[in-house]
Amino acid sequence: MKPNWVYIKDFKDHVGELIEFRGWVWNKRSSGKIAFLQLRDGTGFVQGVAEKKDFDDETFEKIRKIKMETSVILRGIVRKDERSPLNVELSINYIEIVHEPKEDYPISKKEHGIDFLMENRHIWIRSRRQFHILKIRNEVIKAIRDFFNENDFVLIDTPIFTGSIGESAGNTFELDYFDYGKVYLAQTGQLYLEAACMAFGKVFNLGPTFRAEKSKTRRHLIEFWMNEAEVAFYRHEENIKLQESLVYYIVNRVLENCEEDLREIGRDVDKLQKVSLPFERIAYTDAVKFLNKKGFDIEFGDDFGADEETAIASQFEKPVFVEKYPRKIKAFYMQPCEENPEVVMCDDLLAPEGYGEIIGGSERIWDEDLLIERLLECNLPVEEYEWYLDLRKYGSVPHSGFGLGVERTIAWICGLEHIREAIPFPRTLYRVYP
RNA sequence: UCCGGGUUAGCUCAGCGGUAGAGCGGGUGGCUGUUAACCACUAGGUCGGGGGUUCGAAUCCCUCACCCGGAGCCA
Repeated sequence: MKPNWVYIKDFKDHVGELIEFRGWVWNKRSSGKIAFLQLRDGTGFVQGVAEKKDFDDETFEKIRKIKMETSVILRGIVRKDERSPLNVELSINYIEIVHEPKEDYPISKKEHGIDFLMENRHIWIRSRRQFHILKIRNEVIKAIRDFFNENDFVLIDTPIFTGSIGESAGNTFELDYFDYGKVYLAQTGQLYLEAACMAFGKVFNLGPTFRAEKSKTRRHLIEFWMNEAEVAFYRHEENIKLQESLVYYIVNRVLENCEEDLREIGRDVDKLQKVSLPFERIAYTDAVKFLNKKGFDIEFGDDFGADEETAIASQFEKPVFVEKYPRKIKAFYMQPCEENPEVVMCDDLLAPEGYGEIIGGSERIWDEDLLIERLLECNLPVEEYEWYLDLRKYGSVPHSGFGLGVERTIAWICGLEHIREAIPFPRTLYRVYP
Protein backbone atom coordinates (compact mmCIF):
# COMPACT_ATOMS: atom_id res chain seq x y z
CA MET A 1 0.00 0.00 0.00
CA LYS A 2 1.12 3.51 -0.81
CA PRO A 3 1.93 5.45 2.36
CA ASN A 4 0.02 8.66 3.15
CA TRP A 5 1.38 12.04 2.15
CA VAL A 6 2.28 13.92 5.34
CA TYR A 7 3.42 17.55 5.65
CA ILE A 8 6.50 18.38 7.74
CA LYS A 9 4.44 20.32 10.28
CA ASP A 10 2.61 17.07 11.10
CA PHE A 11 5.68 14.79 11.26
CA LYS A 12 5.61 14.86 15.07
CA ASP A 13 2.26 13.02 15.00
CA HIS A 14 3.60 10.24 12.76
CA VAL A 15 6.73 9.05 14.59
CA GLY A 16 7.46 5.46 13.70
CA GLU A 17 5.17 5.47 10.66
CA LEU A 18 6.01 4.96 7.02
CA ILE A 19 4.93 8.13 5.22
CA GLU A 20 5.32 9.93 1.90
CA PHE A 21 7.01 13.32 1.62
CA ARG A 22 6.56 15.73 -1.30
CA GLY A 23 8.80 18.76 -1.51
CA TRP A 24 12.25 20.12 -2.28
CA VAL A 25 15.85 19.46 -1.30
CA TRP A 26 17.30 22.80 -0.22
CA ASN A 27 20.71 21.49 0.83
CA LYS A 28 22.60 18.23 1.18
CA ARG A 29 25.63 16.85 2.93
CA SER A 30 26.99 13.47 2.08
CA SER A 31 29.66 11.06 3.20
CA GLY A 32 30.57 7.83 1.50
CA LYS A 33 27.76 5.75 2.92
CA ILE A 34 25.28 8.22 4.33
CA ALA A 35 23.62 11.28 2.84
CA PHE A 36 21.74 14.03 4.66
CA LEU A 37 19.10 15.81 2.62
CA GLN A 38 17.72 19.08 4.00
CA LEU A 39 14.08 19.09 3.01
CA ARG A 40 11.30 21.68 2.85
CA ASP A 41 7.67 21.43 1.78
CA GLY A 42 6.11 24.82 2.51
CA THR A 43 5.11 23.92 6.05
CA GLY A 44 8.58 23.59 7.50
CA PHE A 45 12.08 22.22 7.24
CA VAL A 46 13.32 18.77 8.19
CA GLN A 47 16.34 16.55 7.63
CA GLY A 48 16.13 13.37 5.61
CA VAL A 49 18.71 10.61 6.03
CA ALA A 50 19.56 8.09 3.30
CA GLU A 51 21.91 5.18 4.06
CA LYS A 52 23.72 3.34 1.32
CA LYS A 53 22.57 -0.06 2.59
CA ASP A 54 18.92 0.82 1.81
CA PHE A 55 19.48 1.55 -1.90
CA ASP A 56 21.05 0.03 -4.99
CA ASP A 57 24.36 1.66 -6.02
CA GLU A 58 22.90 3.69 -8.86
CA THR A 59 20.10 5.20 -6.77
CA PHE A 60 22.42 6.03 -3.89
CA GLU A 61 24.82 7.79 -6.28
CA LYS A 62 21.85 9.87 -7.47
CA ILE A 63 21.00 10.83 -3.91
CA ARG A 64 24.60 11.71 -3.09
CA LYS A 65 24.82 14.00 -6.09
CA ILE A 66 21.38 15.52 -5.86
CA LYS A 67 21.27 19.22 -6.79
CA MET A 68 19.93 21.96 -4.57
CA GLU A 69 16.21 22.63 -5.14
CA THR A 70 15.55 19.29 -6.79
CA SER A 71 11.88 18.46 -6.28
CA VAL A 72 11.28 14.96 -4.91
CA ILE A 73 8.77 12.46 -3.63
CA LEU A 74 10.29 10.42 -0.80
CA ARG A 75 9.03 7.62 1.36
CA GLY A 76 10.42 6.61 4.69
CA ILE A 77 9.96 6.28 8.42
CA VAL A 78 9.60 9.36 10.63
CA ARG A 79 12.05 8.89 13.48
CA LYS A 80 12.64 10.67 16.75
CA ASP A 81 16.31 11.49 16.81
CA GLU A 82 18.21 13.54 19.36
CA ARG A 83 20.99 14.14 16.85
CA SER A 84 18.61 16.01 14.58
CA PRO A 85 17.92 19.71 15.29
CA LEU A 86 14.13 19.26 15.17
CA ASN A 87 14.10 16.00 17.13
CA VAL A 88 12.46 14.27 14.17
CA GLU A 89 13.88 13.27 10.85
CA LEU A 90 12.91 11.18 7.87
CA SER A 91 14.71 7.88 7.36
CA ILE A 92 14.43 7.59 3.57
CA ASN A 93 14.02 4.28 1.76
CA TYR A 94 12.46 5.41 -1.54
CA ILE A 95 13.14 8.35 -3.83
CA GLU A 96 11.42 9.65 -6.91
CA ILE A 97 12.90 12.73 -8.55
CA VAL A 98 10.11 14.95 -9.85
CA HIS A 99 12.37 17.51 -11.45
CA GLU A 100 16.11 17.96 -11.37
CA PRO A 101 17.43 21.46 -12.09
CA LYS A 102 19.58 21.61 -15.23
CA GLU A 103 21.46 24.61 -13.88
CA ASP A 104 22.91 25.24 -10.46
CA TYR A 105 20.57 27.00 -8.06
CA PRO A 106 21.64 30.66 -7.93
CA ILE A 107 21.15 31.23 -4.21
CA SER A 108 23.96 29.54 -2.33
CA LYS A 109 24.41 28.96 1.37
CA LYS A 110 26.93 31.77 1.58
CA GLU A 111 26.21 35.46 1.77
CA HIS A 112 24.63 37.42 -1.05
CA GLY A 113 24.32 41.11 -1.78
CA ILE A 114 20.91 42.76 -1.66
CA ASP A 115 20.86 43.57 -5.38
CA PHE A 116 21.38 39.92 -6.28
CA LEU A 117 18.75 38.79 -3.77
CA MET A 118 16.19 41.31 -4.99
CA GLU A 119 16.89 40.30 -8.58
CA ASN A 120 16.13 36.74 -7.46
CA ARG A 121 13.21 37.55 -5.15
CA HIS A 122 11.06 34.93 -6.92
CA ILE A 123 13.30 32.19 -5.55
CA TRP A 124 14.69 34.04 -2.52
CA ILE A 125 11.31 33.54 -0.84
CA ARG A 126 12.17 29.83 -0.64
CA SER A 127 14.95 30.65 1.83
CA ARG A 128 14.34 30.05 5.50
CA ARG A 129 14.48 33.60 6.78
CA GLN A 130 12.17 34.93 4.07
CA PHE A 131 9.84 31.98 4.60
CA HIS A 132 9.45 32.79 8.30
CA ILE A 133 8.96 36.53 7.71
CA LEU A 134 6.22 35.91 5.14
CA LYS A 135 4.54 33.42 7.47
CA ILE A 136 4.43 36.17 10.09
CA ARG A 137 2.99 38.55 7.48
CA ASN A 138 0.28 35.98 6.85
CA GLU A 139 -0.52 35.90 10.57
CA VAL A 140 -0.57 39.72 10.84
CA ILE A 141 -3.08 39.97 8.01
CA LYS A 142 -5.22 37.17 9.45
CA ALA A 143 -5.14 38.95 12.82
CA ILE A 144 -6.27 42.25 11.28
CA ARG A 145 -9.25 40.56 9.61
CA ASP A 146 -10.15 38.65 12.77
CA PHE A 147 -9.90 41.74 14.97
CA PHE A 148 -12.39 43.67 12.86
CA ASN A 149 -14.67 40.70 12.33
CA GLU A 150 -14.79 40.03 16.08
CA ASN A 151 -15.66 43.68 16.69
CA ASP A 152 -18.57 43.81 14.23
CA PHE A 153 -16.89 45.86 11.54
CA VAL A 154 -18.01 45.47 7.93
CA LEU A 155 -15.32 44.95 5.27
CA ILE A 156 -15.61 47.56 2.54
CA ASP A 157 -13.24 47.03 -0.38
CA THR A 158 -12.31 50.51 -1.54
CA PRO A 159 -11.38 51.10 -5.19
CA ILE A 160 -7.86 51.07 -6.62
CA PHE A 161 -8.73 53.41 -9.52
CA THR A 162 -9.85 56.76 -8.18
CA GLY A 163 -10.56 60.25 -9.41
CA SER A 164 -8.22 63.08 -8.55
CA ILE A 165 -9.04 63.16 -4.89
CA GLY A 166 -6.98 62.10 -1.94
CA GLU A 167 -4.87 63.61 0.76
CA SER A 168 -2.34 65.28 -1.47
CA ALA A 169 -2.13 65.74 -5.22
CA GLY A 170 1.42 65.40 -6.65
CA ASN A 171 2.22 61.90 -5.38
CA THR A 172 -0.25 59.86 -7.41
CA PHE A 173 0.29 57.43 -10.26
CA GLU A 174 -1.66 58.55 -13.31
CA LEU A 175 -3.27 56.24 -15.89
CA ASP A 176 -5.42 56.60 -19.00
CA TYR A 177 -8.91 55.28 -18.40
CA PHE A 178 -10.33 54.71 -21.91
CA ASP A 179 -12.02 57.92 -23.11
CA TYR A 180 -12.79 59.11 -19.59
CA GLY A 181 -9.40 60.73 -19.15
CA LYS A 182 -6.97 60.40 -16.29
CA VAL A 183 -7.52 58.27 -13.24
CA TYR A 184 -5.16 57.64 -10.36
CA LEU A 185 -4.04 54.67 -8.30
CA ALA A 186 -5.42 54.87 -4.79
CA GLN A 187 -3.20 56.44 -2.14
CA THR A 188 -5.84 55.78 0.46
CA GLY A 189 -9.35 54.38 0.73
CA GLN A 190 -10.25 56.76 3.54
CA LEU A 191 -12.71 58.98 1.70
CA TYR A 192 -14.64 55.91 0.53
CA LEU A 193 -14.61 54.46 4.03
CA GLU A 194 -16.06 57.73 5.29
CA ALA A 195 -18.92 57.23 2.86
CA ALA A 196 -19.31 53.60 3.96
CA CYS A 197 -19.32 54.33 7.70
CA MET A 198 -22.42 56.44 7.15
CA ALA A 199 -24.05 53.27 5.80
CA PHE A 200 -22.56 50.55 8.01
CA GLY A 201 -21.36 52.37 11.13
CA LYS A 202 -18.09 50.49 11.61
CA VAL A 203 -16.08 49.69 8.49
CA PHE A 204 -12.57 48.65 7.47
CA ASN A 205 -10.53 47.82 4.41
CA LEU A 206 -7.28 46.01 3.69
CA GLY A 207 -5.47 46.32 0.43
CA PRO A 208 -2.66 47.82 -1.62
CA THR A 209 -2.09 51.54 -1.97
CA PHE A 210 0.29 53.43 -4.23
CA ARG A 211 2.42 56.49 -3.62
CA ALA A 212 4.49 58.02 -6.39
CA GLU A 213 6.87 59.50 -3.86
CA LYS A 214 10.54 59.31 -4.68
CA SER A 215 11.18 58.02 -1.20
CA LYS A 216 14.28 55.96 -0.83
CA THR A 217 14.54 54.80 2.73
CA ARG A 218 14.22 51.58 4.71
CA ARG A 219 10.67 52.56 5.69
CA HIS A 220 9.17 53.17 2.22
CA LEU A 221 7.59 51.11 -0.50
CA ILE A 222 5.93 52.47 -3.61
CA GLU A 223 3.20 49.84 -3.38
CA PHE A 224 2.27 48.99 0.19
CA TRP A 225 -0.67 47.48 2.01
CA MET A 226 -2.80 49.57 4.25
CA ASN A 227 -5.51 48.64 6.71
CA GLU A 228 -7.93 51.48 7.29
CA ALA A 229 -10.93 51.76 9.59
CA GLU A 230 -13.62 54.38 9.98
CA VAL A 231 -16.33 54.59 12.63
CA ALA A 232 -19.40 56.85 12.70
CA PHE A 233 -19.84 58.79 15.96
CA TYR A 234 -16.31 57.95 17.15
CA ARG A 235 -14.32 60.87 18.52
CA HIS A 236 -10.58 61.18 19.07
CA GLU A 237 -10.48 59.22 22.36
CA GLU A 238 -12.45 56.26 21.00
CA ASN A 239 -10.32 56.32 17.87
CA ILE A 240 -7.13 56.06 19.93
CA LYS A 241 -8.56 53.15 21.94
CA LEU A 242 -9.48 51.31 18.76
CA GLN A 243 -6.00 51.75 17.34
CA GLU A 244 -4.16 50.51 20.40
CA SER A 245 -6.47 47.51 20.77
CA LEU A 246 -5.80 46.56 17.15
CA VAL A 247 -2.01 46.81 17.43
CA TYR A 248 -2.03 44.99 20.77
CA TYR A 249 -4.18 42.24 19.23
CA ILE A 250 -1.85 41.85 16.23
CA VAL A 251 1.28 41.59 18.39
CA ASN A 252 -0.34 39.01 20.65
CA ARG A 253 -1.60 36.88 17.79
CA VAL A 254 1.92 36.78 16.33
CA LEU A 255 3.37 35.87 19.73
CA GLU A 256 0.74 33.18 20.11
CA ASN A 257 1.00 31.55 16.69
CA CYS A 258 4.42 32.50 15.32
CA GLU A 259 6.82 32.42 18.25
CA GLU A 260 8.93 29.79 16.48
CA ASP A 261 9.07 31.92 13.32
CA LEU A 262 10.14 34.95 15.39
CA ARG A 263 12.93 32.97 17.03
CA GLU A 264 14.09 31.54 13.69
CA ILE A 265 14.65 35.06 12.35
CA GLY A 266 16.43 36.10 15.54
CA ARG A 267 13.78 38.48 16.87
CA ASP A 268 14.08 39.44 20.54
CA VAL A 269 10.66 38.15 21.62
CA ASP A 270 10.95 39.77 25.08
CA LYS A 271 10.66 43.20 23.49
CA LEU A 272 7.31 42.27 21.93
CA GLN A 273 6.08 40.77 25.18
CA LYS A 274 6.54 44.17 26.83
CA VAL A 275 3.85 45.67 24.60
CA SER A 276 0.86 46.26 26.92
CA LEU A 277 -2.22 48.46 27.10
CA PRO A 278 -2.62 51.36 27.25
CA PHE A 279 0.07 52.70 24.92
CA GLU A 280 2.02 55.85 25.79
CA ARG A 281 0.64 59.24 24.73
CA ILE A 282 2.30 62.59 24.18
CA ALA A 283 0.84 65.81 22.77
CA TYR A 284 2.64 67.39 19.82
CA THR A 285 3.43 70.56 21.80
CA ASP A 286 4.97 68.50 24.62
CA ALA A 287 6.92 66.49 22.08
CA VAL A 288 8.38 69.72 20.70
CA LYS A 289 9.42 70.76 24.24
CA PHE A 290 10.98 67.36 24.81
CA LEU A 291 12.87 67.55 21.52
CA ASN A 292 14.16 71.06 22.33
CA LYS A 293 15.54 69.70 25.61
CA LYS A 294 17.28 66.97 23.62
CA GLY A 295 18.90 69.62 21.46
CA PHE A 296 16.70 69.45 18.36
CA ASP A 297 16.26 72.75 16.56
CA ILE A 298 12.51 72.58 16.10
CA GLU A 299 9.50 74.78 16.89
CA PHE A 300 5.69 74.65 16.86
CA GLY A 301 4.59 74.16 13.25
CA ASP A 302 7.51 71.98 12.16
CA ASP A 303 6.85 68.38 11.25
CA PHE A 304 8.96 65.61 12.74
CA GLY A 305 11.57 63.84 10.65
CA ALA A 306 12.93 60.35 11.13
CA ASP A 307 15.43 61.44 13.81
CA GLU A 308 12.77 63.26 15.82
CA GLU A 309 10.39 60.28 15.67
CA THR A 310 13.13 57.94 16.82
CA ALA A 311 14.06 60.25 19.71
CA ILE A 312 10.46 60.32 20.92
CA ALA A 313 9.80 56.60 20.47
CA SER A 314 13.07 55.45 22.03
CA GLN A 315 11.95 56.70 25.46
CA PHE A 316 9.38 53.91 25.58
CA GLU A 317 9.27 50.14 25.34
CA LYS A 318 5.85 50.14 23.67
CA PRO A 319 4.25 52.17 20.89
CA VAL A 320 3.57 55.85 21.59
CA PHE A 321 0.83 58.11 20.25
CA VAL A 322 1.81 61.64 19.28
CA GLU A 323 -1.46 63.60 19.14
CA LYS A 324 -2.88 66.99 18.25
CA TYR A 325 -0.51 68.22 15.57
CA PRO A 326 -0.71 71.76 14.15
CA ARG A 327 -3.46 72.15 11.57
CA LYS A 328 -1.01 73.56 9.03
CA ILE A 329 1.09 70.39 8.65
CA LYS A 330 -1.81 67.94 8.50
CA ALA A 331 -4.39 66.91 5.90
CA PHE A 332 -7.39 69.14 5.06
CA TYR A 333 -10.05 66.79 6.46
CA MET A 334 -8.91 66.73 10.09
CA GLN A 335 -11.22 68.17 12.74
CA PRO A 336 -9.78 71.17 14.63
CA CYS A 337 -9.50 70.95 18.40
CA GLU A 338 -12.25 72.85 20.26
CA GLU A 339 -9.96 74.43 22.86
CA ASN A 340 -7.30 75.31 20.33
CA PRO A 341 -8.22 75.44 16.62
CA GLU A 342 -4.55 75.71 15.70
CA VAL A 343 -4.22 71.97 16.34
CA VAL A 344 -6.27 69.06 14.99
CA MET A 345 -7.71 65.94 16.63
CA CYS A 346 -5.22 63.56 15.08
CA ASP A 347 -2.64 61.00 16.13
CA ASP A 348 0.40 59.23 14.79
CA LEU A 349 1.38 55.94 16.39
CA LEU A 350 5.14 55.48 16.54
CA ALA A 351 6.52 51.97 16.90
CA PRO A 352 9.42 51.39 19.32
CA GLU A 353 13.02 50.67 18.32
CA GLY A 354 13.13 53.36 15.65
CA TYR A 355 10.55 51.84 13.31
CA GLY A 356 8.65 55.11 13.07
CA GLU A 357 5.06 55.82 12.21
CA ILE A 358 2.84 52.78 11.75
CA ILE A 359 -0.55 54.49 12.10
CA GLY A 360 -1.94 57.88 11.17
CA GLY A 361 -5.47 58.69 12.32
CA SER A 362 -7.85 61.54 13.02
CA GLU A 363 -11.31 62.81 13.71
CA ARG A 364 -12.78 64.03 10.39
CA ILE A 365 -14.42 67.36 9.74
CA TRP A 366 -18.16 66.74 9.57
CA ASP A 367 -19.38 70.28 8.96
CA GLU A 368 -19.72 71.07 5.23
CA ASP A 369 -18.81 74.76 5.43
CA LEU A 370 -15.69 74.11 7.48
CA LEU A 371 -14.64 71.37 5.06
CA ILE A 372 -15.03 73.68 2.05
CA GLU A 373 -13.05 76.34 3.88
CA ARG A 374 -10.22 73.88 4.50
CA LEU A 375 -10.23 72.62 0.89
CA LEU A 376 -9.84 76.17 -0.35
CA GLU A 377 -7.11 76.85 2.20
CA CYS A 378 -5.20 73.85 0.89
CA ASN A 379 -5.73 74.87 -2.76
CA LEU A 380 -7.64 71.69 -3.56
CA PRO A 381 -10.25 71.62 -6.38
CA VAL A 382 -13.56 71.74 -4.48
CA GLU A 383 -15.54 70.52 -7.52
CA GLU A 384 -13.70 67.19 -7.47
CA TYR A 385 -14.83 66.60 -3.90
CA GLU A 386 -18.53 66.93 -4.60
CA TRP A 387 -19.52 63.43 -3.52
CA TYR A 388 -17.30 63.72 -0.45
CA LEU A 389 -19.05 66.96 0.51
CA ASP A 390 -22.41 65.21 -0.04
CA LEU A 391 -21.62 63.05 2.98
CA ARG A 392 -21.84 66.23 5.07
CA LYS A 393 -25.21 67.17 3.59
CA TYR A 394 -27.36 64.23 4.67
CA GLY A 395 -27.27 63.33 8.33
CA SER A 396 -23.64 64.17 8.90
CA VAL A 397 -22.11 62.91 12.14
CA PRO A 398 -18.72 63.14 13.81
CA HIS A 399 -16.57 60.22 12.73
CA SER A 400 -12.99 59.10 13.08
CA GLY A 401 -10.63 56.66 11.50
CA PHE A 402 -7.06 55.69 10.80
CA GLY A 403 -4.72 53.85 8.46
CA LEU A 404 -2.19 51.22 9.54
CA GLY A 405 0.85 50.53 7.38
CA VAL A 406 0.91 46.75 7.17
CA GLU A 407 4.56 46.36 6.08
CA ARG A 408 5.86 48.82 8.66
CA THR A 409 4.00 46.91 11.33
CA ILE A 410 5.51 43.64 10.09
CA ALA A 411 8.99 45.20 9.87
CA TRP A 412 8.71 46.27 13.52
CA ILE A 413 7.30 42.96 14.76
CA CYS A 414 9.99 41.01 12.87
CA GLY A 415 12.79 43.46 13.69
CA LEU A 416 13.69 43.87 10.00
CA GLU A 417 16.40 46.17 8.77
CA HIS A 418 14.39 47.10 5.70
CA ILE A 419 10.69 47.10 4.87
CA ARG A 420 11.29 45.34 1.53
CA GLU A 421 11.50 41.97 3.28
CA ALA A 422 8.00 42.46 4.75
CA ILE A 423 6.19 41.98 1.41
CA PRO A 424 6.54 39.07 -1.03
CA PHE A 425 7.35 41.14 -4.12
CA PRO A 426 8.39 44.66 -3.10
CA ARG A 427 8.04 47.63 -5.41
CA THR A 428 10.70 50.12 -4.53
CA LEU A 429 11.87 53.31 -6.20
CA TYR A 430 14.07 51.57 -8.75
CA ARG A 431 12.74 48.03 -8.82
CA VAL A 432 9.66 46.37 -10.24
CA TYR A 433 11.38 43.09 -11.20
CA PRO A 434 10.54 40.30 -10.57
C1' U B 1 15.25 65.17 -6.53
C1' C B 2 19.70 66.02 -3.37
C1' C B 3 24.13 64.05 -0.60
C1' G B 4 27.36 59.86 0.02
C1' G B 5 29.11 54.75 -1.42
C1' G B 6 29.53 51.05 -5.14
C1' U B 7 29.85 48.04 -10.16
C1' U B 8 36.44 42.73 -10.69
C1' A B 9 34.94 34.61 -11.61
C1' G B 10 28.09 31.86 -10.86
C1' C B 11 28.06 34.44 -5.54
C1' U B 12 30.70 37.54 -1.62
C1' C B 13 34.81 40.41 -1.90
C1' A B 14 40.43 41.77 -2.00
C1' G B 15 43.76 44.15 -5.42
C1' C B 16 44.00 50.89 -6.33
C1' G B 17 49.77 52.73 -12.23
C1' G B 18 53.91 47.41 -14.11
C1' U B 19 51.19 40.41 -17.30
C1' A B 20 43.99 39.18 -12.78
C1' G B 21 43.47 36.90 -6.67
C1' A B 22 40.86 34.44 -2.28
C1' G B 23 36.66 32.12 0.01
C1' C B 24 32.14 29.95 -1.28
C1' G B 25 29.50 27.62 -5.34
C1' G B 26 30.58 24.03 -9.82
C1' G B 27 33.43 19.38 -11.50
C1' U B 28 36.43 14.86 -9.93
C1' G B 29 37.96 11.67 -5.88
C1' G B 30 37.70 10.42 -0.36
C1' C B 31 34.88 9.97 4.25
C1' U B 32 28.66 6.01 8.32
C1' G B 33 25.70 11.40 11.88
C1' U B 34 26.63 15.86 8.94
C1' U B 35 24.58 21.03 10.70
C1' A B 36 26.88 27.76 6.05
C1' A B 37 29.96 19.64 7.05
C1' C B 38 35.13 18.43 6.11
C1' C B 39 39.90 16.92 3.13
C1' A B 40 42.58 16.73 -1.78
C1' C B 41 42.78 18.02 -6.87
C1' U B 42 40.50 20.96 -10.83
C1' A B 43 37.84 24.27 -14.41
C1' G B 44 36.24 29.26 -14.43
C1' G B 45 37.40 36.56 -16.01
C1' U B 46 36.70 41.64 -22.65
C1' C B 47 37.86 44.02 -14.13
C1' G B 48 29.57 47.87 -15.83
C1' G B 49 29.53 50.82 -21.16
C1' G B 50 32.04 54.80 -23.83
C1' G B 51 35.95 58.42 -24.06
C1' G B 52 40.65 60.48 -22.22
C1' U B 53 45.73 60.83 -19.56
C1' U B 54 50.14 57.49 -19.73
C1' C B 55 55.60 53.83 -22.52
C1' G B 56 51.85 51.02 -19.72
C1' A B 57 45.02 51.65 -16.73
C1' A B 58 40.92 47.02 -12.96
C1' U B 59 43.84 51.03 -10.68
C1' C B 60 44.05 58.25 -12.43
C1' C B 61 40.36 61.84 -15.02
C1' C B 62 35.55 62.78 -17.74
C1' U B 63 30.87 60.81 -19.09
C1' C B 64 26.66 57.49 -19.28
C1' A B 65 23.99 53.37 -17.18
C1' C B 66 22.63 50.52 -13.11
C1' C B 67 22.60 49.33 -7.81
C1' C B 68 23.08 50.42 -2.47
C1' G B 69 22.72 53.77 1.97
C1' G B 70 20.71 58.34 3.84
C1' A B 71 17.60 63.02 3.57
C1' G B 72 12.85 65.28 2.37
C1' C B 73 7.66 63.32 2.02
C1' C B 74 4.76 59.79 4.15
C1' A B 75 1.94 54.39 6.29
